[in-house]
Amino acid sequence: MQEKVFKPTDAELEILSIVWENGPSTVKFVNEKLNESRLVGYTTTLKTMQIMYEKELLGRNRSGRSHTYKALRKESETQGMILDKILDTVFSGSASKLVMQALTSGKTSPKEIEEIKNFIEKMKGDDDGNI
Amino acid sequence: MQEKVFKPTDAELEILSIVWENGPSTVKFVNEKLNESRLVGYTTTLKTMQIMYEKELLGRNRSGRSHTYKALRKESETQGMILDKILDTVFSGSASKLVMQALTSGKTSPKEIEEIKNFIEKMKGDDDGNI
DNA sequence: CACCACATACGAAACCTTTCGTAATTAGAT
DNA sequence: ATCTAATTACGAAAGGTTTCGTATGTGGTG
Repeated sequence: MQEKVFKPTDAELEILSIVWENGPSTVKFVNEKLNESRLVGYTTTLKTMQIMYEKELLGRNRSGRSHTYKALRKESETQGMILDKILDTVFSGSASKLVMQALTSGKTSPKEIEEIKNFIEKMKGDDDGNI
Repeated sequence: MQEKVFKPTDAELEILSIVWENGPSTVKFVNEKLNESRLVGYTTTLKTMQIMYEKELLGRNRSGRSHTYKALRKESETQGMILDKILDTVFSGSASKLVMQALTSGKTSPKEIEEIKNFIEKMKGDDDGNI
């Protein structure tokens, strides 16, 4: 039962993605990455990352005259939290509905479907052992 | 390529859930339902539903002195849009990662896992026909 | 050490969401 | 017709997010 649900905003999520993918990064680097997909001013990115530091979404330390920021939570942990919230608020807690909706969107390749199937087979095996 | 991504806010999603589950509803009804889980003033609910009407999330028509509101989009359509966004922004487009994360959270019952497995089997069959 | 380039810090504007108080409207009862 | 209770409409405050301009600080170079 977490008291305060951890919930990055959209802008924060964009930055987290970059840091997760590229590892500890400077504001300059993150801002350049952001600008590959949309226009954002440098100080905008800086400010957002400073806020994320205050919120403890990012850690940082000086290196020379600048800061290097790193994600304080693992990508999978954050993904899990976000998905749990969606599960509750959008799918009334039904994971099967969520999964089926995800698979129905048509954005899943046959290869991915195969991966998922294998994953489920493995999972069922684990469960059987525990029942 | 949708120009303007449709994205209900949290409060709007709460209301949509109620209307999806119960069908066309008055403000009074929705507000009572909301108050089963948290305290919300009547005019707060009213205002939110009026905004949703302007945004074309809800349709409405007078019945007597009050309005009856109905959802203008199907639940599944909205769920799909929300999930697509999460897929892109949180899972870099990898549906398999998303699905596995959903299944790993531990909130999926064995019965649901069975349902999902059957669904995938069926899906694979459909695909094979198309390849 | 003075300068320049770069980086951070600060503050505020613009915008959105959520909330609710108050005013106006309406339908039905007396 | 008038009053009352229910309902809608309106406006604005409070809080959060995103944006960026300007000020301040810092480290290396001449």
